[in-house]
Amino acid sequence: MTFAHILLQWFEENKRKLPWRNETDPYKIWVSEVILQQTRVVQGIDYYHNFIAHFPNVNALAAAPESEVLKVWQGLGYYSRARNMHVAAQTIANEHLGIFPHHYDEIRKLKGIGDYTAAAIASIAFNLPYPAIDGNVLRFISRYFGIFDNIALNKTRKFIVEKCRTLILPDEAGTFNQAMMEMGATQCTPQHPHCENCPFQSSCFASIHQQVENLPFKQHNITIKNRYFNYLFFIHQQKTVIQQRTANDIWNNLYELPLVETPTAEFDIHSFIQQQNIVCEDDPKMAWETKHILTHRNIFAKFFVLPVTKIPKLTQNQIVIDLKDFKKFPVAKITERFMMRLGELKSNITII
DNA sequence: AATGCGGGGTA
DNA sequence: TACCCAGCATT
Repeated sequence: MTFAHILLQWFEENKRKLPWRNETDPYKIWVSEVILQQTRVVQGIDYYHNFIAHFPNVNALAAAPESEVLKVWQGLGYYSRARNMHVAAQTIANEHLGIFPHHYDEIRKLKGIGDYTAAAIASIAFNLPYPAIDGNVLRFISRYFGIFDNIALNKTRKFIVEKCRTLILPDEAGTFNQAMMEMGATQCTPQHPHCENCPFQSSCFASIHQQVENLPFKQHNITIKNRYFNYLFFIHQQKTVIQQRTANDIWNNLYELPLVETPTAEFDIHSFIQQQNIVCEDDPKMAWETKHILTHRNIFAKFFVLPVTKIPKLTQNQIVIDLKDFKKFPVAKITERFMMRLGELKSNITII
């Protein structure tokens, strides 16, 4: 039995049933792959169905306004994925006659498609023999061959790509790649892998040499930075003001309340409204204080309710909207949570 | 080669 | 808490 045959037999017996399995439409395979970038399968499934329902094909996606795409993506995170997919859809519509490109090099050129996603689409949709190396495969292969190099390095990743090129079953590249990822995702897991019933137990370096806990090797050096966001919820006759984020920063192109970012938690709302000549009918109140935890950021946010005599526009990019229209705009999770709380706040804060 | 980019599940 | 998820773009 070759490596590939052991793998495929295990896969046949153990594969999960997923919405995009047995899918042949490259568009849908593309959507599933992008959704699953740095995202767990269980987290992505609902978004996959929803996305396909809204944008059933590449031309529908290309024709949609960006805000609509972001709205469907709302809550999933890494929003550049949605923006890049939108751009790529327009590239396919305009330069490929709306037909998803059939060659690896053409697929790889599309915005938001890197080495992994290009190989995944090429192999799964078109059965082209490109090994798809994601985090699951890096872990599985580094353990199987006993590769102690830092898997964060491009050099190591390329080495593992070449290893997999020798293992891949060219005629069943799509199935092979999915099986490799499934092996890493469900059998060769990060913590407490199930070596006791693994078909590679007797041939795996890490299993034989008791090195499973030490592989893959990676150095963890992410620095978590604190940021302090003070959001202003102006309210006057069921109207408020929002703005679109356009800086090269977190939540790019999503909407939010007017924001005052401060270097520390220190923020005096009273002196701020005085400086800005904002006239309130009643004292501004802090309605919600929360800590929003991300992989590389801790965002300490405060939301202030400002019952004003007139809705102010502090900057050009801000727009005045009816409260009931707030939910039409794509927003980050933290703003979504604040909107959810508005209903609860209404019973406590008389001015809303 | 290193950093920024979300949000959530798991131990 | 720390880790990490069917990664990619930018610098």
